[in-house]
Amino acid sequence: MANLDAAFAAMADPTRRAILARLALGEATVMQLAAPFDITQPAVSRHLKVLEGAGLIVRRIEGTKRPCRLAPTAITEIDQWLDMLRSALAKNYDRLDAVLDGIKASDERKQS
Amino acid sequence: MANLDAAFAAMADPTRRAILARLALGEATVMQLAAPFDITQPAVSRHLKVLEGAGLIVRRIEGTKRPCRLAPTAITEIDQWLDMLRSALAKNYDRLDAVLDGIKASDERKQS
DNA sequence: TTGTTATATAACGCAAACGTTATATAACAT
DNA sequence: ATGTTATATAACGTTTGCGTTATATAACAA
Repeated sequence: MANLDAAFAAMADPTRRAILARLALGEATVMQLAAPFDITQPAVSRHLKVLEGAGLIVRRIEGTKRPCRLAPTAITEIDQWLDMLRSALAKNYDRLDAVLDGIKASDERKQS
Repeated sequence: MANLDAAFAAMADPTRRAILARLALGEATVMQLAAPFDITQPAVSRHLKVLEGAGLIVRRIEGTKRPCRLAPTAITEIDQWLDMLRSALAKNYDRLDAVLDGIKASDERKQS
């Protein structure tokens, strides 16, 4: 899963996460995305390239503007990966529950 | 959310994801984790440090061994963040559905 | 005690990431 | 045509990340 490398790496940067958060509100152009940040336009352009490369956003061409929006596919892939960890953790919790149930049961035996 | 930086960055490395996958099967020592990989033990130790720093794993001390396992809270923070994107994308799909419904409705009107 | 096993840390090199400034391109307005 | 706006790309420096080897620590076994 080579693309998970790109997807997670893309999300690791706080500026890029902020860009994604902004795009969660709806489509935006490069300039609109750049405005809140204290970095230059080329820097934002490169962040967008990274996000696009990771499959997290898509862009269309509209005259001289390149409006961006969230792409669904990358997050799906991330979710699939995380599902493995989720189920493993759930299993551990189940085991812990079983242990606690055992303790509880033995306590009850002592009580009675 | 400074820790999201660490969490996503930790997951961005394929070796570290493989380690997490291995730990999903259950606790393992450093040597056990290192075995499948073609990298040295110090390299694995540092990957583990990164994973621990990101809150993705925990370690206990058992004699000279340091068995690792998945941290229970690990992915909750990540999930919370992703929820924002998920809901944004869901909203977009809803909008798309609405558009398609509109087209369908207008088609039906034409048909009749 | 002495050697071995399990792990961590230090020191170093190289490649990748992120920022900057300067410049290119291409659409739009005049 | 000419200037302006929106964006991309190139070139460069600095920081960070991942690997290595060499060495430290600390438990265990003899």
